[in-house]
Amino acid sequence: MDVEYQTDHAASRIAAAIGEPARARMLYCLMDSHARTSTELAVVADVSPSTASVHLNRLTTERLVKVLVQGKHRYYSLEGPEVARVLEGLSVLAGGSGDKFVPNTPNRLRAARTCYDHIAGTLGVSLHDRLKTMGWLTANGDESYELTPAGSRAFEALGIDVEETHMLRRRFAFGCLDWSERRSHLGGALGAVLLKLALKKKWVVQDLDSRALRVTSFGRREMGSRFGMEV
Amino acid sequence: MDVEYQTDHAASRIAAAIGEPARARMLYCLMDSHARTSTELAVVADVSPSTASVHLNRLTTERLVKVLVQGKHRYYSLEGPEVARVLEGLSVLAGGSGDKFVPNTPNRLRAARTCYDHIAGTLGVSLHDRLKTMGWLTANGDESYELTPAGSRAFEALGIDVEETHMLRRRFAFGCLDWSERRSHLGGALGAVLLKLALKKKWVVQDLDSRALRVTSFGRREMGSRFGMEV
DNA sequence: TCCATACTTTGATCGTAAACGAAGTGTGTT
DNA sequence: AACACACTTCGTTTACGATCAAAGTATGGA
Repeated sequence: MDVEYQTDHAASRIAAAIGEPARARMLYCLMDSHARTSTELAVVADVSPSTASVHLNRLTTERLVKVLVQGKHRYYSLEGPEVARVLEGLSVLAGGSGDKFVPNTPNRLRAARTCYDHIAGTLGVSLHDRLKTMGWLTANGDESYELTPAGSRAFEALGIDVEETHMLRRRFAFGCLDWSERRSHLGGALGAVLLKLALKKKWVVQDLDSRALRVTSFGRREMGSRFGMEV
Repeated sequence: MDVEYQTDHAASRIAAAIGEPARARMLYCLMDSHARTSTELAVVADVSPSTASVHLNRLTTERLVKVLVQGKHRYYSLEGPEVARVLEGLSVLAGGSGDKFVPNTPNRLRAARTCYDHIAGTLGVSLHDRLKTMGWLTANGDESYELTPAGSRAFEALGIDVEETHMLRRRFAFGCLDWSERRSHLGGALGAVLLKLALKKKWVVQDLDSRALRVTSFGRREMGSRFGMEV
């Protein structure tokens, strides 16, 4: 009854669940936080619907994805941000130790992409850094972030309900490690609401069925002036 | 030649390497940063030497462990801190979503243990928090930490060569998420040197062949007065 | 009511990889 | 030299899990 063993075992089960190509394709596809049906994921994973069903069942019991039943559709999405973080971490390991060149990482994905439901890539990292140097965002213990009074005012001015964002049953804000940049971008509820805003204001547009984000020329100007940065 | 696919695939290979019980036992055993020989790991993983050899070969080619050949011994250890972070991340996921009770997590491991080469558990989290509230440690962008001038003086006074620690080819300090506490403890070169100090000064002693740390009564007094906390 | 759609379950097949013992390689010791 | 020890490579067995087609269940619409 060694408990260390239990931990190992449970973790290894999780890893094994991720470590099957078809399931991995599903999981990484869901990193854009878009919920997808079983059949859609079957196409993504390149397996038959029945096989996809088995895989999704396993991912659900391992608590890597959750399912929302709506009529005859089943919408699958990642269980939570922790799952996305582990997937990102694995990408970091897979990305080679830096010396191994991965030159053909598409600039589109490097530049701006979604990580789970927030903005990653160089854009995400720049935003993150600007928010901190402008004193809008501050780190407190345990790597969580808080908005400063100035930051709260600024976000409210952008049309974000900070109070409401705090209410969400989810970590408010934290630094999420970026696999391409190896730096942090803004994660958590605040990161999610910021991406939503950027999409609504058409600062960025989302490629269909891809994690890539495209910064519009309007967005370039707007974000440049609002956050004082070159995009 | 979809590149997104490459990432998925590589990450899934890594996960699969972790997702085999025997290999997971080896990896989690190496989390205490103690290098071990092939035969020792065979015992830990509960497989024959030949099987262990194959597993270790795979872990090496996947760059999860590295090997140091010394005479007729081969010393295996984790490839780096990033690997340890992924393993901790998987533990977080395996730890159940909080609502699922896991009452039999041993207090020994909760209280104080090593995470790779730094202090984790409640002790690690307390230390981390104290260092920050005392203003010795400060967070700058990308979730990295820096020592304040006061912090540098304090660490020097403890007999730590801060300059030298900075020189190490490794991230200086950062918040490492703790699976049992779900809060951060101090990771990186500074975390490693702090653990080394605590061991040298006999503030804590290390159980042989386990990640558990025991706080000595001397250590309780010393750390209490030096960092102003209850241990 | 009946059919179409969305998805799951069942059952059978197949391939991979995990396991071990035995034999092989290399390194220290006498 | 000869032997002991640490570890790997080889060859074989075995077991598990990934796969699909076909049949089954549930929901929505005609």
